[in-house]
Amino acid sequence: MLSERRLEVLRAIVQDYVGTQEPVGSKALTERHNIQVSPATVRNDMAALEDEGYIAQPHTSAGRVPTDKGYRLFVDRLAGVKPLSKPERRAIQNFLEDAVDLDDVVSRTVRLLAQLTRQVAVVQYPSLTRSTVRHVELLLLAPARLMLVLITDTGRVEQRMVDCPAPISESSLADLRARLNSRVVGERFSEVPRLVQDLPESFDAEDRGTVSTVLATLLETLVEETEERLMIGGTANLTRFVHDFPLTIRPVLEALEEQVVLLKLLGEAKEPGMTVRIGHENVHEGLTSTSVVSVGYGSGDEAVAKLGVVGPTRMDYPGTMGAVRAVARYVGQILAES
Amino acid sequence: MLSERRLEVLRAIVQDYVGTQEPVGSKALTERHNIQVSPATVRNDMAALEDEGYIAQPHTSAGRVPTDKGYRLFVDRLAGVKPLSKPERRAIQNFLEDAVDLDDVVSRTVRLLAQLTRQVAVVQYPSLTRSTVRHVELLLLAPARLMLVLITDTGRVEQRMVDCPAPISESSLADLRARLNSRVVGERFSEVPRLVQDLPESFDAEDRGTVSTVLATLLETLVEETEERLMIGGTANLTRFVHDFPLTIRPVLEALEEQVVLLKLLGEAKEPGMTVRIGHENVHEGLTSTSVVSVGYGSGDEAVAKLGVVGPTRMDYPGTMGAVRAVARYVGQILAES
DNA sequence: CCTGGCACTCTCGACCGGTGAGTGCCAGTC
DNA sequence: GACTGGCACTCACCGGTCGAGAGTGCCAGG
Repeated sequence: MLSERRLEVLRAIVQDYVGTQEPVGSKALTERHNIQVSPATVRNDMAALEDEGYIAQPHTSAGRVPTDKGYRLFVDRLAGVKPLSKPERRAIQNFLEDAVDLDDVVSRTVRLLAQLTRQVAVVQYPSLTRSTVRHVELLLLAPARLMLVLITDTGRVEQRMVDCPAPISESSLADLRARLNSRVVGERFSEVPRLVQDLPESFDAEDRGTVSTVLATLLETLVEETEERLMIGGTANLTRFVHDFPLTIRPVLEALEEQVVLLKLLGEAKEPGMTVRIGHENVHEGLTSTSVVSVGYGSGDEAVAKLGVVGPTRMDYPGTMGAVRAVARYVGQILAES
Repeated sequence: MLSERRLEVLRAIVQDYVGTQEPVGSKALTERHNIQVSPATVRNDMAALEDEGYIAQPHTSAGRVPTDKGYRLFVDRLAGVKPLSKPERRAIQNFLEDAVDLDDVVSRTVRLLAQLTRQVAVVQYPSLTRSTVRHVELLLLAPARLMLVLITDTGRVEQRMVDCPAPISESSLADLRARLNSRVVGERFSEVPRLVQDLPESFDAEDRGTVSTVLATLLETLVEETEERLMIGGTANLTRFVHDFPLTIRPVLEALEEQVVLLKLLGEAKEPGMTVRIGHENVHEGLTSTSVVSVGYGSGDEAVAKLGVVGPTRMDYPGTMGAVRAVARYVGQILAES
């Protein structure tokens, strides 16, 4: 077990390193932080911390740098979440309130998060799985061709073309529309398949095929769109750490373009509270030198999607976590209002 | 006026430089290309080309590098557009055909273009200005709150919340929906304001305010969404030119995140045919060391939007132009079918 | 007008020694 | 037993030097 002072030394190392981006030595530490022991003592502590794997030296006789394990300890036990200042919070709220639609909310959130944290921001569109149906619309485009529009309570809209096996009349369509909506509006997506199961039977034989086709497309849409979309921004911030560069930035950019990877990343985060994955805790190899801070957000109690930032392991964790949490809250509020 | 051989030398320089990314010298040129004169002669030609401003040396006694002006001449007079191979074309078509909706078409196009050119791809969503209305839907969410959904012939869907000044009945709403659609379906966006102008007058006094509000929101949507959205991809390709890098990549990433800049960039391109903007021809300062190849695409004869790629000035112009043109064509086809 | 030859320039990589930050260890002190 | 001061040691970094190589410009001759 590490003594109180050693933890203090680790905290100081993390803070200094995050600030300067340079390995930190024993002397500098005692000078910059009010540590009441001599450099020699700190050296002993550092040696101990190194034995335990919390810090490491890039090369013999250089300062120490925190390891992933060191950051982990820092985040878990040494650092709090730094709340944003009032003006910052007000700015967030104002900026988000001006959004005109869901796309705008998401895109503003991304920009905001990127700007606040000066890192790469990732925002997932509100999920459909936990959403409920607000309305299903059917439009006749041609005698045997129609468009299915699905509107969710989070304001998301999905559309699909449907080619019908047989022409359908406006009146039958109106009938279908009405019955469909009376059954599914307000229901969760996961409930829909069960609720519409027997619907084709109640139609005339001539329309039954079309009804089945429409329902099949609807169910398909529910499933397909469950695989979420997301928006990223602030990639220019990656260039701020020009140290180990091109080597690192390449795989990160590649990983960011693979939405699947990101979605998995966000998905892995445990539900309540914020998740911080540090360095090699991220399995994707492009992201092993980055940390991901993510959190769920939602219009009510439940999280409907997640957002977060991707940055170097040497990030300002308290600040980043504060920004992520604050943004998530305000986005939730905005969604709840609309 | 430059002699035939000097143009040939310029072409060779551009090709070699694009291939190797290194300044090309007189000796190497005569070896790699079947130029039937000696290096000394080529040197004289190079001196002439340099006087004219087509090439430059990074430092005294290094090889030559094409200038923006040199690339310009190359693109205008020396290079054709390299058509894609049959397998490539088939791959494009197959890949795009699997798209399920407009978002998917755009996102597939971006990925495709990025992969083919190994550069950053930019695809604009089909514009609404030239689009026609396919359907307007109105949904009553609460007594005095409704949702307006606008569906275009390009498959795009926009939604807006409308807060009504007074409650409106389902029947009045149905009436409005029917009249509205009968007037605007099939019409161009630009025509809509004129067509709905006198609509409020035909309603009862109690509903008139609501009708006006709905129409105002509709018109607003038409205007707002005229400012286009776009999707970019392949940013990881920026890291391929690690030479002069971190310096250059930063402003480029920043420019790419500013959609306004990109839209302006695409917008500047002259309508018919492909546009190539080289280096400083791009006014935005972040992009002065890049070239942009763009072209319009559309479902019919008219271009509804543009797409293109952003890469270093030292790009393979014929190949890039070929890929851009091919992709634009196939996307046009896909849009026409849906 | 083209060509071979020649002197010149300039970048690049290797090598080298001095400097300084930082370390580990040890003996001494509280 | 914990802390401290001192000391020898290790490297990364910086600046300068040097040789190699590639490329150029120019000139005289075919």
